[in-house]
Amino acid sequence: MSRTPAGVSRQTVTRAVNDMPGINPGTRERVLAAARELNYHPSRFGRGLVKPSARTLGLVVGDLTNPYYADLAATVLRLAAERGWNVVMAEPGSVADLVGAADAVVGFTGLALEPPGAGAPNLPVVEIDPPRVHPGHGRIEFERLTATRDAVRHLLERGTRRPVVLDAASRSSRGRTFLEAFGEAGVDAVVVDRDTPWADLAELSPDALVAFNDLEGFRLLRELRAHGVDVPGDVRVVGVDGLAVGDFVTPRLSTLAIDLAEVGRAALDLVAELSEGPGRNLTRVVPHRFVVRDST
Amino acid sequence: MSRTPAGVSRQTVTRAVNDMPGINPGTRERVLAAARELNYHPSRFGRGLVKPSARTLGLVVGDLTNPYYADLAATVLRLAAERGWNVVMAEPGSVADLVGAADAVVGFTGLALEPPGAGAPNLPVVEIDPPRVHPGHGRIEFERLTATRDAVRHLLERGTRRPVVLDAASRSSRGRTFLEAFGEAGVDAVVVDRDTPWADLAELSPDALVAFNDLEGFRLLRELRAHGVDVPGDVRVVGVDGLAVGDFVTPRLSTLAIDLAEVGRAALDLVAELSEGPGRNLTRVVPHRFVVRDST
DNA sequence: CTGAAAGCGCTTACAG
DNA sequence: CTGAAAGCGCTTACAG
Repeated sequence: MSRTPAGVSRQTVTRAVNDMPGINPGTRERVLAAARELNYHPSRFGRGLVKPSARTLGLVVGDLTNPYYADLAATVLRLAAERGWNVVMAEPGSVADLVGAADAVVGFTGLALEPPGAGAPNLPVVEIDPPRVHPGHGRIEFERLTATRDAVRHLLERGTRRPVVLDAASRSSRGRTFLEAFGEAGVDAVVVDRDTPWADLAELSPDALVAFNDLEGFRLLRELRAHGVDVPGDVRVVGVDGLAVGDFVTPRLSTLAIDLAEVGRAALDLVAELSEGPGRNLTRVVPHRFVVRDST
Repeated sequence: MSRTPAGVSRQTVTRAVNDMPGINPGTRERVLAAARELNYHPSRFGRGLVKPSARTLGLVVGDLTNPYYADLAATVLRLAAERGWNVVMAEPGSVADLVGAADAVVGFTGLALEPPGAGAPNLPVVEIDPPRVHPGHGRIEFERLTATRDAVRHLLERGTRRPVVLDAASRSSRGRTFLEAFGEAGVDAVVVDRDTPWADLAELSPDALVAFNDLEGFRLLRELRAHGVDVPGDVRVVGVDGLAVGDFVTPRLSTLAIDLAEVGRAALDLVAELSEGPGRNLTRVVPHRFVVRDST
């Protein structure tokens, strides 16, 4: 008996809306018209409950305005599509909202994940370059030391004696690694805040600047040009991230690059593994490499 | 009677997994342990069916490697988060997969949307700069002519006489608009393929190049520099899109810019309106503006 | 603190 | 061609 507003049964509505065979064309039209009229849209949840549907991957990255995150997202999107996954995106601040919408989570969840949700059996989570270990989560770790040593050696060979490392106030792993590598080489690097303007940097009379990332490196390049400082003649500049756009600026920015396609691939592999059940080897290591361009 | 593997009822599992009160701590632990053991994760669909949950916006953009799409995505992500929406992303090719995962769709759905799904009462759809009109869909239209005229006037004032427009093989709206504007000014522009290398362009001895977009503009800038051609002295170059990075290249790229934040806002407004029911005014117009930098 | 019942909105057989 | 029944996996009252 139970009738829909169109005066037909639920099954018939299903047939009309899903364009299935075995329905009178007239009936279909009538149902569709009523649906349009009532602004009816079938519920994803009702449908998902009874039809097999694509799994959804939650992707957590910072501001997409930064090509570093955008490039990673592009890779993950592509890999996910290949494997038949949908991708929901969120910034680290909104991870919570995302949990209800995804079957697994990947990305720079960073500090956003504490506390680990009362230990509830949450989704599979793969963290990229995370500040601490969360048991049960997959991890993509960055191996920075080797490439950083390459960069430091390169800088010293070019005559660097007074390097300045620009770092986040909270001291990032990348900053610490540079200090370590300079230290090994017997050079004391000065650390200053990541967004220190050249006007203030100049007082340290540095002959090399390690930017917090490539974007900050571009900023420095621009400021140095504005002040008539020659790069790399007077000051060498190295960035971190390996953005493709670094090839378009002048001078082209030397940088500690990471292969984001490899990061994405490793992350999705771990997701797959975690989806099977608690895995054994939950961490993958991806190395940086030092790319020499024109700014050093 | 119906028992779960943990030996308790479904309700008790719900209480444990959702960290709800009114459950014996021992029971909770036992349930969580079993859940972990069995790699159990609650179904999004079952839950979504009975709990109010965030709506999900489908966002369709091209390769995020292109900052144009990345910047739009960044804006949409932010606006969506403010309004409590989740965002699933897909490239135009994968729109179909996305439809089952979203409550509304926004973006460059372009040609991917034909045929319009057998007229089924699909989700609300808002198309950005779409090649044709789909009845019932919202549209964000770009108004290019005014800014294009500004650009053309500017180029002519700087002495341009032999402009070349680089366009997609399928002739884009942007390309046609430039031809129209040059035509109005009594100048015949030559059209060539968007990725024509400078080696071939040189044979036309152009004194201005209209790149297909900013990224292609960067490419041209680089090629011109490699060939020792002075920009803007010998050849002027204008891009399309208004990417922020255009400010970092040398020379800084003049461009036909669009305010992507405004595009995003208009799109989400239309989604909201369509979600209420069939709206009246389904189109919003966003103008380009010509940004003069150093390459012209 | 724990469980039996009802229902969320769909689709998939199965009758007619 | 159309509809009545069953069930997908959850949560929300309601009993005990």
